[in-house]
Amino acid sequence: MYFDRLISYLHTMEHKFRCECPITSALDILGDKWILVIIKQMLIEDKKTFKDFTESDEAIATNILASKLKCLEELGIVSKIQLPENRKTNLYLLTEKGLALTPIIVELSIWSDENVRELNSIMRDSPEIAVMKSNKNKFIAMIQSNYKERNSYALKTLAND
Amino acid sequence: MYFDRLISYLHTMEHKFRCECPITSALDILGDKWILVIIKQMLIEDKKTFKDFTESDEAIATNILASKLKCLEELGIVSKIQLPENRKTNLYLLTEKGLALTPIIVELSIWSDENVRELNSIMRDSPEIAVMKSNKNKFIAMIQSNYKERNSYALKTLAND
DNA sequence: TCAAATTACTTGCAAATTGAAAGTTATATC
DNA sequence: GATATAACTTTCAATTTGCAAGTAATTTGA
Repeated sequence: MYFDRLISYLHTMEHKFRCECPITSALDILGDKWILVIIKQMLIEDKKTFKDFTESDEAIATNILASKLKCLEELGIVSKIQLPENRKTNLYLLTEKGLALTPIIVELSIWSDENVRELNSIMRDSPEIAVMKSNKNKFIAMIQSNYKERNSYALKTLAND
Repeated sequence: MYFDRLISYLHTMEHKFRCECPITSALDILGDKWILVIIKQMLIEDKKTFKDFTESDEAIATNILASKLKCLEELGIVSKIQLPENRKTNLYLLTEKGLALTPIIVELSIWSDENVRELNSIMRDSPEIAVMKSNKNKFIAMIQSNYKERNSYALKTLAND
């Protein structure tokens, strides 16, 4: 039947969920090696262009990066935009849905500092972990407002569509 | 050289970390389709035997389950024990390191409730999400103490080794 | 007490995913 | 106009995932 093809074309790609569980459904999206690393790079390492991501410590392959960014865009976690003054460079920015992942990133940091450090001899020290623990909510709000501030120009462009 | 073999035998299996970043290192352990699902099943669905896990909604394959449980044990996130009264059944219990993942599970629930529900039409309602949001710390403590209470007998056995 | 059932796996193989390297296209810079 | 840069795509090999079937060690029930 043509219907199936048509529908799958309109949706571009439907996400597959394993079951009714909210936690498992979150992991159907976030549960892989790269998705949250990319979110972290945007949120706290100020990466926003395709090139930025390829130059990171984690050294993601370009084909994987392209497929993950496409997936994040389709899910509404990231928006892809172009500034009028540069038609070569694309910007990938976190949406509100993406920014709402900050608490998860913060909890991963804390757990890692306390439980993974002993397993990874090269892990770097993060002095901000103490601040993070002393007032989580404030720290989360700070990360999010910093993100919005440093991308305010591009985010404005995004709003005018 | 024999040395390489000997060393890898003593460690059973070293975990590979991509870089110095604490968040990426956490994801080197937790960033896959199954690990956090298994933790969730132990923490809030009271699963503890190999059979319990195979009967869950997520329907994990037995070979994958065996390999993930082995990995979790090697990382010190889960302990495998046997009660003296049943030599057939093994119990898999969360260690303190595993219980410390509770905040991550809670944040995944909240993000999912607010951002994934719209994408997964079959996702179940979780009335406890409201309670969770109103007092996260209390909710986390409750999940952890419930876990310890209902497994207190087996955890005692574990302590006597 | 011994055959059937149960638990905890392991094995073999096919399918899907990941990743390294090289190639392509469109823009920007010199 | 030539070179460089950004953002991909393609190809193919390697790794991982997953289904299905098989095995070994208890435990249960007649």
